[in-house]
Amino acid sequence: MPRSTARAYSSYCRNAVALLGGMIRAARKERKMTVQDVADRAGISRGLLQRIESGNPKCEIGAVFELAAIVGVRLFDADENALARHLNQTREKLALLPKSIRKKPGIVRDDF
Amino acid sequence: MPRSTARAYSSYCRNAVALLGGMIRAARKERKMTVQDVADRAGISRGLLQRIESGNPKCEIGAVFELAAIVGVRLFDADENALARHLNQTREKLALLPKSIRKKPGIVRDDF
DNA sequence: TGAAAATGAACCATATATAGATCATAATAT
DNA sequence: ATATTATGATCTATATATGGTTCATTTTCA
Repeated sequence: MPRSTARAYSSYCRNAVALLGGMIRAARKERKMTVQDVADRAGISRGLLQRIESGNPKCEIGAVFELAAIVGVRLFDADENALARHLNQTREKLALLPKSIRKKPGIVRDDF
Repeated sequence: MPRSTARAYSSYCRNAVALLGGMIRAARKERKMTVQDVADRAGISRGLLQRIESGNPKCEIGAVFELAAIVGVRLFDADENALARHLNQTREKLALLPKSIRKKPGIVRDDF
């Protein structure tokens, strides 16, 4: 079945993607690394790297984060260890939260 | 031509993706939102949302960041305005950096 | 306790992101 | 200035992520 339509992105989302891409590009240049070099290291194509750096939202988050790691851009302002710790905290937090959310039956809100 | 192989991800990358997914799931539950509700709002399928929340790196970064925005997870610890400001700073920084990076001819480093 | 609902997995078809190539242009360094 | 190289676009074929479904399980609430 044909998929509905192209995705829409909020400005917050677009800005965040563009910011991350820009930070990657800046970090790569500061480290004097070539587009091709970095792409090779990340195991992705030069074209994909360019789309990512230019802020294209239609890219694998895995590829983007991998690039960030390679050029030294810290996600969540956290290094490897802090990241792992934070991840565990989030897991603990999740263990306490309800397994499933039950909608209030009152709110029918059958948006027509 | 057949593409080389499946992508490999560093642990830093996998942790970061998992952390973001977990934060989204936690935030969604804290706001008592259903998987289906959030997926609808983001304009994505329930399945994709689940993959994102469970830390699958093979998802559009645009979809992930959109979800983060919807459930209120702050990327870069920044709200809309701070994000835009930071984005401009990065653009200015990039304007100063060299347009292209020239590799040192000395370093052949033909990793064999 | 039972019934309804949410979740999570698995599946398939298809829209689409990606790799790989080529080309034109711009930028660097000699 | 000139030669070399990096960059950025564009194009095509293909691998693959996604939407939509179904099913089993778990969870919540009356």
